[in-house]
Amino acid sequence: MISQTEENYLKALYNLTYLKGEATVNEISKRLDIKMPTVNSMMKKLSEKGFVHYESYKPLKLTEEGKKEAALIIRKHRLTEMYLVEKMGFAWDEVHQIAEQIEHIHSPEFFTKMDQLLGYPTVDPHGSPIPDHNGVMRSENYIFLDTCKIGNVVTLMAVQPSSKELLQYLNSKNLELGTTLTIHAIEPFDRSITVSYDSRSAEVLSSKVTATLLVRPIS
Amino acid sequence: MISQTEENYLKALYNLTYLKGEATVNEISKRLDIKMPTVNSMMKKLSEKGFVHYESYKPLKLTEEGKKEAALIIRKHRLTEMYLVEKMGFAWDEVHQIAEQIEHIHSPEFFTKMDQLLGYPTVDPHGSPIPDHNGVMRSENYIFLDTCKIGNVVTLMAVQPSSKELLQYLNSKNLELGTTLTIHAIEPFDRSITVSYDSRSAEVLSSKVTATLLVRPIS
DNA sequence: TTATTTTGTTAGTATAATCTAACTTGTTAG
DNA sequence: CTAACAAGTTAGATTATACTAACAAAATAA
Repeated sequence: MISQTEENYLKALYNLTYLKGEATVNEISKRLDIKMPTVNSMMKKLSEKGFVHYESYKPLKLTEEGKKEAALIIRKHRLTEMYLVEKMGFAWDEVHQIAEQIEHIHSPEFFTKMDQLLGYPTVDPHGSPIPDHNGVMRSENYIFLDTCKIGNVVTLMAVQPSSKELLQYLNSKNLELGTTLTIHAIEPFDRSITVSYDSRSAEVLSSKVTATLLVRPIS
Repeated sequence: MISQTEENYLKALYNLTYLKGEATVNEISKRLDIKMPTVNSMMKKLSEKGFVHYESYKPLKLTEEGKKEAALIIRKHRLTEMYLVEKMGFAWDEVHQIAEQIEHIHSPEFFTKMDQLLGYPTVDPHGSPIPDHNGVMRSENYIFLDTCKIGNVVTLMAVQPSSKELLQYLNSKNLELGTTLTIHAIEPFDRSITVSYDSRSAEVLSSKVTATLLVRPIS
C-alpha cells in the first residue's frame, strides 16, 4: 500500500523531473515545504519500494514503476479538475485545492465513472494532458509564448505551471484556452510581449506570464 | 484542526450514541476494529479538545460541539452518497466505501455545490436523514417493520443499519425505498413476516431483515 | 586552488496513532 | 457474597512522518 504522503512525494518528483528527467532533494524540499532531511529519508524509503532511483549525493530519478504510479495520481487529479469544471460548474481557478484531496481517493470505479461521464477527455481545464489508465501521457509539442516571434499567430493551449493568482489574472484579461493571439511587439528590455486577441488590440503580457503560457503556432 | 482519524471516532460515537445517548469504549473498539487502549486514549484526547465527556469507568457521551462536528461529517457522507447515486449513476449498494473517503474532504464549496446540484435533499439513498449545515438532523418518526401488526400497510422509508449484503438482498427482492408493503402474517416462532408488494403476493422476510427496515404506516 | 556557500546526509528528537502485556475496576453467576 | 469474567486503564513499544543540530560532500567564488 502506498500512503497519501508517499503519493505527494511521487507527484512532486514527477512534476519536477518532467523536463530534465531528474530532480534534487532541495527542489522537492522547496516544492513541498518539507525540510531536506525528511525528504532525504522519504527518498530512501521510496527507493526501497522500487519507485525511485536513489544514490547518495546524486540527483533523483523515478523508476518506470514510480513514473506510472505518479502519472496515475496526476490522472486522478486532472480528471477531477475536469469533472469539477464541466459537471459541477466550478471555475478553473477554484478546482486545484479540491482535486489535490480527491486525487488520493482509492476507488477505481469512481474515477472510471468520472472519465466516462466526461467522455474520456485528454486534457484538463488548464490544458494539461490527462495520462491514460496505464499512466501514459500523450505529450503535445506546444511551445511557450515567450519563445515566439513578432508576427506569429498562436492559440493558447495550456498554462503551466498554473497558480490560482495567474489564472485569476488571465480571467481578468479574458484570456482563455483556445484564444488566438497575434504577437505585435516584443520589448527587448524586459521581454514583455504585446498581443492582440478577440476585441483587444494591444495587451501587454510580462515575461513572467508568457513563460507559463503554452501555445500552438498557427502561422 | 481535526484529523481524519479523529473524525472517524466522532462519527462512530455519534452513531453508537444515537439511540441510547451514550456508548462504551468496548463498543467503539468493536465497531472500528481498534483495540480498547487505543480507543481509550483517543477518547481522552477528544475530551481535551472538548468533543467528548470522558470520566474514568463511565460511559462516553458527545458534547454539544462533538455532536455538531459528527453530524457535519455525516452530512458530508450522506450528501456524497446521494450525489453518487443521483448524479453519477452508482447503485445504492456501491456508494458507501467511496463516501467513507470523500466525507473527509475539506472544502465547504465542494459540498455546498453538491447540495445545490441535488436540490437540497433531506434524506440519503438509504432513507437516512441528512443533517443540515448546522449539524441539525431532522428526526423522522419512522418505526421498524418488526414492530408492525398484521393488516398494517406501510411504506419503506429507510434501511438502518445498511450493509452492502443487505442492500443487495433487498435489490434481489425488488424492495426499494418508497415501496408499499402489506403485512399478511407474522410467524410467532421466528418473528418472520409475510408481506405483499408490487406484483409479489407473499414474500417472507426474516426478523433479521425486518429489524433494519424503517417504515411509515399508511393504515 | 583554496575558502566559502550550498546541498546532502546522519543522528537524535517529537507527535500521532497504533499495538501488547499487565493491572484495576465493575459485573455477574454460583 | 465471593470468585470469575468482562470492561476499562496504564505503561511501554512500534511505525510513519515530521523536525533540529551537526557533519560531509559538492559546487562556486575569490
